[in-house]
Amino acid sequence: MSVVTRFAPSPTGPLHIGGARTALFNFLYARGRGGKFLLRIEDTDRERSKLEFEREILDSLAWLGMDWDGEPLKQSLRGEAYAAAAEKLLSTGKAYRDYTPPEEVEALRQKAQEQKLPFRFREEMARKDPPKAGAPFAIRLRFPTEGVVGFDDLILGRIESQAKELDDLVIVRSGGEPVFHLCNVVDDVFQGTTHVIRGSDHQTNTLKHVVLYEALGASAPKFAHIPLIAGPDGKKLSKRDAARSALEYKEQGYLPEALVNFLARLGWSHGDQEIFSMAELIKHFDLGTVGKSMAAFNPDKLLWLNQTYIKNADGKRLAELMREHLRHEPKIAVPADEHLIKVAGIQKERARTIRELSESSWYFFMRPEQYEEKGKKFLTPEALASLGKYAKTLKGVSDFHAKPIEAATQAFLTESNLPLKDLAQPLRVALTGGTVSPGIFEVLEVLGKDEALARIEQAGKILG
RNA sequence: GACCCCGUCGUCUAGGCUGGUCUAGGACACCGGGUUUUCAUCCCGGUAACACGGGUUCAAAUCCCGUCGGGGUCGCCA
Repeated sequence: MSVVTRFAPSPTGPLHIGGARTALFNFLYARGRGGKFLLRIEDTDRERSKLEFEREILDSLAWLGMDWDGEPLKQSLRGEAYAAAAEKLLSTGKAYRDYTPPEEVEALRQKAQEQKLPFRFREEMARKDPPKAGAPFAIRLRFPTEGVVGFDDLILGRIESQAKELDDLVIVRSGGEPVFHLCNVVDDVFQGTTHVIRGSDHQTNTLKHVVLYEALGASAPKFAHIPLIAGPDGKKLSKRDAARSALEYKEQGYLPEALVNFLARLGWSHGDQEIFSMAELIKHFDLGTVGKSMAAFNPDKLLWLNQTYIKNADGKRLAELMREHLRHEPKIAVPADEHLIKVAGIQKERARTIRELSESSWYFFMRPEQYEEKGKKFLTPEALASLGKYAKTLKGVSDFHAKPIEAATQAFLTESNLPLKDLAQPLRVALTGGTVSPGIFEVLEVLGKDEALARIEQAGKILG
């Protein structure tokens, strides 16, 4: 039997970090086994479901490199299937009509809680006859009262509970609307899902779902509950710990493969390997090697991974990403591709995000108008004098590339009996306005002869 | 509170099923050193963990029980 997994978000918000990981595990598991990875939009909550969220979720998955098979199944269009399933359950006696008003159930529950007694709604408590013709009723699935219900979780192992711990599940509300549990199970049967991989917050739901599968006469898929993600402090993950939306990471300058790599390693590992391409993840990922305990979200590691990917990324791609970022900086006239690619090439090993890469490269796009305080210290009268002489050397370099510039500089240094340090740092300040930059010869090459000379001259005028 | 799940460095984890090879390995972060024109990269080194208590055994991170801690769920939400 070939593997079918699915990711079933409800479009009531953007794709958050936990959802992205759940999607990823489903994706990797299916792709690694030549199976199908399906999507299902659980939009039965008409109030909270928004089309824009649905689109954002799909965009996020696409950005992260998870392609899905076929068209997403939308639950809002599947009303008939749910009604038919409920009808079947009723006619086979697996479910019953309950005329108990919701408020009444709630009151009973309240009372039980006050008395610290467990509350389970079972058939004998239900009002099974209509108080009047046409009265609203909910449909409840009859649960076993003794024995155990359970399933073999692919990650957690055997999970079971006493049947008496569960109550008769409402599968259709008194308004006639099916609830999540029914839709979820009916659709997994319909889509042929073989493996349900979801967060462990669904663990108790799954106990209910196995009863529902059986009642429907369907065989249950295999289940795998992945541990939830904790915040950096080990406590519950809150909005301030991680971005609410996967796309927010894109805006912050993260590369999708870094986020994917990070998410995969959160709760899963393959020996000592840290860096995985999507292809490697697909090849090695398995549910048996997913950990059972919660994993804390560690922003530092994400940053490190992102830096690693940026460092190894191709300059052309980085240039494109920088261009996108720089679009939000109206003051900066973004240079031509060729120039931007060079900048990316020499800057990429000192940036952890595309944002950092863009921001720390500003002096390649505009001439510094002032100098950092700690940079000014280097521009002593002697240093400025040396720079003035050095400018003549630079002017004479016909092939203005790092290597020839370096050679000419060495000659100049020998002649003037100066250590490189005494020239490089003042030069860096004059060129970039600060004390931090890539190698000075690369900077000279990228700026170009004319601009470099102009900046040296400007420094002499301002500080001389 | 009840039910279910989990518990190795600060963090992500290897090892646990098939006890000895674990004086517990790797990675991030942190600290120190080296390379270097600055920063970064890179290289080398260091600090740091089997939650606790019992048991089983010649031997336990590994198996069992308990305690404590963390999480999830207890909706006519999804």
